[in-house]
Amino acid sequence: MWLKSKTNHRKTSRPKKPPFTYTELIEYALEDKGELTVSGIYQWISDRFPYYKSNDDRWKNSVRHNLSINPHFRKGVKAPQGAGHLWAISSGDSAENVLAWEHKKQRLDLFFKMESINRERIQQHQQQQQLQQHQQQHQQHSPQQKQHSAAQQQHMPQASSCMYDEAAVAVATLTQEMMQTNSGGGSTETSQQQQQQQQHHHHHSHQNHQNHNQHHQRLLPFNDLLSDDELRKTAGQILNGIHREVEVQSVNSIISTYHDVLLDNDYLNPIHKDVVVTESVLRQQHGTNLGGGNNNQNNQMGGNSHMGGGNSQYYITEIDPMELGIQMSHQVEPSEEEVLFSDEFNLNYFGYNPGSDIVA
DNA sequence: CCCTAAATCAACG
DNA sequence: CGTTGATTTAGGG
Repeated sequence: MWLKSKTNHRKTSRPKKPPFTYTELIEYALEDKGELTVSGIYQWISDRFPYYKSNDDRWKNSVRHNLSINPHFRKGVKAPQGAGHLWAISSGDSAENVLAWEHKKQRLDLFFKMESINRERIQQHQQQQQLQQHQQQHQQHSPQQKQHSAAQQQHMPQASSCMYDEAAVAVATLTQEMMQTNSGGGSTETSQQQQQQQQHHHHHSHQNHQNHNQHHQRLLPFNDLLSDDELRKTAGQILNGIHREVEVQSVNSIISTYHDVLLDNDYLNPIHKDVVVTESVLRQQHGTNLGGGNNNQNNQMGGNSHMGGGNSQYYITEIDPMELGIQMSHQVEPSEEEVLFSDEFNLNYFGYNPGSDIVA
């Protein structure tokens, strides 16, 4: 089994451009510091976003341009020392924009949160690499037998254990509805905002899914999937090659705070599991119908997915492939710079079709 | 395809 | 540094 990264990354890939507009970056800076000179803004930005560390100064021009253009920023008094004026957020718009700001702030927080998670993942990954290399040196391993320790990797802790029981991990996979704790009204608000983002960024129809969040009652996805035992069995079959024509998609789960969402490649726009499943036709109703919102009774992913060749079964997993001990195709150690904004680890990883070289 | 927002380029004080 | 205009680019409808 192998996984192919969706994006080929070039060796020379520089830090990725952060998903924020100049307006947002400036906003963050000013909101954080209150007042800043232009060069102060440069500093603030380049301090936390490696992308803007380059010698290329074009972006500075854009920042200045933005300050002038956007009425949201106001020019204050002349700066104490030398250059230019102090800039601040225009105070006239704290009225309704508070919500907008909250939302933006969340985005920023989430961004850095994900960034740190990626760091951890990469560390893990590298550890595993070393481990495996070490092991391979000292023992010949018969491909037939895999150890089936009943490791319960249920809620995937932080960065600690690296499990090689593929089946177990794959099992841990789907279906684990993440905890269903309902944390107050704040959470609801969050969900709504996220859904708005979805609409913005996703190309499909969402009307069907809109109300999923409303029912907090156990309507979390995957309730109706296989039992644990069945899953274990099935996953084992998949991984042992008994099941063919299966695609496994990994969807990184977001941390506990955001228990009700999944992340796909766009972690700033979390997607509800239901949406992921339904929209990618992972589970298709036998009877074509998918309206009515919450009637997913069929577990067995009978869906004939449109992707890849013909009708392949489709599983969705929250487990990062790396944690399965699965090698990625490129095998390149990302540089430290690359760590930050590489999309390498936020993406969907597509396995695998024994015979054919289907690409994602 | 057109439309908009954002990014980029560029000139000037 | 700060303004301004022109041009290009990215995405969505």
